[in-house]
Amino acid sequence: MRWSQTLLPTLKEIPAEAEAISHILMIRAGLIRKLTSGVYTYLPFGLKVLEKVEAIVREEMDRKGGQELLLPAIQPAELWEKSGRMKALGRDMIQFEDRHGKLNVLGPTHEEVITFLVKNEVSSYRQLPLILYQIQTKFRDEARPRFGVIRSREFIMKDAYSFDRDQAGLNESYSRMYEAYREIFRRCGLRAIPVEADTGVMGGDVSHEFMIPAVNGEDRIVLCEQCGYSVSMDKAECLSPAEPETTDVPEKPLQETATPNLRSVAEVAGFLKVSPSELIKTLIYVIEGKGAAVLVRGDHEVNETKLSRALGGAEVKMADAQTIEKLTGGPVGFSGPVGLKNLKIIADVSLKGGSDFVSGANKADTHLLNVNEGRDFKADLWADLRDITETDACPRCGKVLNITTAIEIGHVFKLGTKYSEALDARFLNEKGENLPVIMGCYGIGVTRIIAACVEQNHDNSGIVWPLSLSPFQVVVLPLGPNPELIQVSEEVYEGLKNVGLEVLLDDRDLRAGVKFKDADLIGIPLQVVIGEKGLARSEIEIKVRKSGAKSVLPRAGVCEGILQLLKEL
RNA sequence: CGGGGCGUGGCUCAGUUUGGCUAGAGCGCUUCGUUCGGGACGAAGAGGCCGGUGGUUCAAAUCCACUCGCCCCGACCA
Repeated sequence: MRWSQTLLPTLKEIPAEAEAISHILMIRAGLIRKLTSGVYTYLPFGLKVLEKVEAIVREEMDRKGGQELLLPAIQPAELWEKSGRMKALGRDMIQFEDRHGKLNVLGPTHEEVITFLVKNEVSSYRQLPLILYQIQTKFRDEARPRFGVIRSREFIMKDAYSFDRDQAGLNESYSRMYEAYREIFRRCGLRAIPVEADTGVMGGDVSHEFMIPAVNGEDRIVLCEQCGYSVSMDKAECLSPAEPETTDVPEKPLQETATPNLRSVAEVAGFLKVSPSELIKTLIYVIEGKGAAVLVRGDHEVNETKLSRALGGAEVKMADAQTIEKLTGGPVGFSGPVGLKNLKIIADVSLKGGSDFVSGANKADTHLLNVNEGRDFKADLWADLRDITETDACPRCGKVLNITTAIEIGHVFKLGTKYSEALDARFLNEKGENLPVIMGCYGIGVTRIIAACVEQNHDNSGIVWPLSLSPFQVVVLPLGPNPELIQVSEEVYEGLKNVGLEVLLDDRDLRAGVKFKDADLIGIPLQVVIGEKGLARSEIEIKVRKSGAKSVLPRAGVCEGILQLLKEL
């Protein structure tokens, strides 16, 4: 392809709208342009990369026995009513009424639609197992689109669904997809870490996320370098402290103390000269419409996913200031577990390890000293409710943990029968029993892979594509208007195309510096530099984008030399 | 949805505090010339009713009200 005839608008300056490095570079390198918040156009080069990713995904899915199909983006809302997810996902779905007044949604995901299909088309165990997948645009009206293509409202996803007769079959399908995912990400040049994950609104019991460590990640993952334990924050087990040896009745009496205008843990701990870990942080929640007090140590944070799970998946929401005052009798910042009426008390297990805590008194400007569970209040439920921290020990091997931010690029779930039961997708087994199909679902954020790849593969000059995703394998840079040089560049360009390479010729009438900067920015792995200096010696210079390493090839054997260099990349 | 910030040629920004002639710069773009190995130089151009609406005023990019859009932090998140 000739640069002069391509829509590849590179930018010198950092666009004001972008913050994340991948977002900045994708705009600067002419891959994407924003239409409106969270909605992007893919320019020709962006599309080329997208197609590379899709090709890899298709190959690996097909290799594992997946069959590609294409499901509709428009879906009747009633299907979502049946699965029970209309409420859970309602506000994230783009909804519209058609001319008949029927409510539809633009698909944010496709469990409902595929289950509907399978319900109608599959009725015998002989048709199972089945893995179906598609690559398609998804629509999610995100509360806050962010980081360009990393969190957008319209994006391309590969979603696969497995259908099995029994749990063993599901396990087999799941591990196949798991393996396919590892291979896909490896081929995309990504270091992806599989972590045990929460299943969220998808449902099911087992789930893994594939995470790319990145500064602009929105998720946090927990890694143990000793034993390899890797898990999402929402799923990381915090070890319970040892129960105190003695169960003596605490002796120090409960005591009120004035803490004027001191609300936060840091303020109170500082004022009373105690460590934050000696405080009980009391957060008032509304759980399924009822008030509850959630207790964690002052130096810990509540993890709402864990909280919800401890309550059997209940909807949990922090109470607002007014509600807190109504439920506890005290203002925000002075809540405590002592003397609460009609509030369920849910306590984090780490509180079992201490005694004589400080807590709010449910009264303005007042805290309590020497608070003890059992004597001063009674917890209705003990559970692991908090975020794990780097000071916690690995729950598997007891060694040091690492917490890092990451981008989620894939997620696999063992769904079980959640959707097949709700939508009545059943089959007859060999004994004539009528059973719900056992399902799994497997998603890859195809467009997100591109951003994650840039996030992981760039330097100060621009993008550094892995060969597998690069829009072109080679870029040819003629330096200057010398006719002989142009002639040679054309020959090299044609020669490289003839040996089957994807090559970009920078035939623009621009100075060398501009071409070098642009070539570095767009990140094609090999640069072929054709200048008068080298030509005088019948040599052509090659630069490897990633390492910056330069080498020369004899003019006569450039194509072979370049093929060789590409193999070594 | 809560908090903060920003909207001025295609891009990055100045000008707004303290209203005042014809609204600026750099980059990019067009034409001509000189140049040509890491974002060249000179000359001549094109391109903006300053996000929108309403108001205050002799006079509004600038002040006021409303509104739309975008970004960041948080909440939420498959």
